[in-house]
Amino acid sequence: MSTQQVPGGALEVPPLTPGARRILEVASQLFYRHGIHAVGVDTIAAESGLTKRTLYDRFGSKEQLVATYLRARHQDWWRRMELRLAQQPDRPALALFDSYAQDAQPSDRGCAFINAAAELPPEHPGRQVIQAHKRAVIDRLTELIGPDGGSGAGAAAAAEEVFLLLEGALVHRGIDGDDHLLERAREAAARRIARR
Amino acid sequence: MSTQQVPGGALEVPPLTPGARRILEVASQLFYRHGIHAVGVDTIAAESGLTKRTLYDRFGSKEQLVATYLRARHQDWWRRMELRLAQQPDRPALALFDSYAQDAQPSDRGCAFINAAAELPPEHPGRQVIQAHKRAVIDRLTELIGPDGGSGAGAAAAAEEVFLLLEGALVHRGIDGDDHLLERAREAAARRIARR
DNA sequence: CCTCGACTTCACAGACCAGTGTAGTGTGTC
DNA sequence: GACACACTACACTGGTCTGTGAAGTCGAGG
Repeated sequence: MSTQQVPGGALEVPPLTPGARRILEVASQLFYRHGIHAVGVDTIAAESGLTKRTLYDRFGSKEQLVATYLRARHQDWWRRMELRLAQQPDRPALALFDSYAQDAQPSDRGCAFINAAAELPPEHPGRQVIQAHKRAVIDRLTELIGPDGGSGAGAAAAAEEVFLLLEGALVHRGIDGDDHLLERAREAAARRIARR
Repeated sequence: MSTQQVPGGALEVPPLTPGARRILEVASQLFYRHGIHAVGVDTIAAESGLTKRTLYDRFGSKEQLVATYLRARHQDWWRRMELRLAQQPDRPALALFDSYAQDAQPSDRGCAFINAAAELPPEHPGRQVIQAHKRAVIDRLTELIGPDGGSGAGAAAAAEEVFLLLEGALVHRGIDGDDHLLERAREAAARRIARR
């Protein structure tokens, strides 16, 4: 099978000590809300009630903390998506669409992966995580659209189009905080899937 | 008429002294390539061969310099787009699509406005510029798709879908540097426009 | 009892951040 | 000659950034 419950490799989060978990939780919220460059390690340590020393003992560098943040975010999201797919197995591609879209509330900062990609330099280890995440989403979408779980060429094309609509809508919501284009994207995606 | 050659208001760049122009040029390159947070005013001043004092005398703050950078970027792009539209007046919506897509080379950092949106806090003056830019693009696209320059409801919907495909493809190119999804988006957009 | 691991405390390095104050130069124009 | 204006030179403030070094606390498990 091509997808585990949570795809591994670049997207795996190693076991964490309780302190490290706490730091990661706080860092995740701050990174997402304010952006990665805008949040310093001092702030993360202070907000999590742990010391900067612990942060560096556990994660090695801010870079690695950021990469771990993205991996954890992927895992959380993937788990939620599979749950939703199991609960509403009809029109699964649209269920993924909804899951992706509702990963974030209307008033928030859009897609964490897209935002991170905009901030991180080309060599940053987090970039591989972002690429792996998006690849995993497209692949899953292709499976869901393809006839009986297979993946013909038509399914791949449809999946990519649906993915683009989704990404565009997510970005735009991050810009103007409006859900209107998200609804438009969903309609277009439904039409596209029905056509295939 | 609903669009001037270069839409004004939030998108207007005030007249600049020679030194200010030089600073803006250098700042534009650095902001685009490395991101806004990652580039300091000292660097901008040094690279442009002018002093930090001049930068602050001309622009007032880094915030305002950033906003001006985005305005200037919009104006450049808009001018290029209108030029392309004038040169290939058939299938104008796709011409805009191509112009938007080729605003950036394959190996670069994607859409400057999307990247900036991911970095800037909600209160930043640059955000208004970004919103105005995207609004201007959607409006122009609607005009181009609509029957004889008009803007029926169907044209608006088609324009939004084309816009979403475009944004999605642009974002994804910024993530994996691949043009493949851009071509896919163009095909889908062409199909969508033909249908209307 | 001893060791290990998680975590603390705190000082510190060295660079970089946005932004200002003051004084002065050169050029063009009324 | 007076004035405006673009720009320079440069020191300086107060703060933040990532990252480290060294010594020490505490509890669990052998």
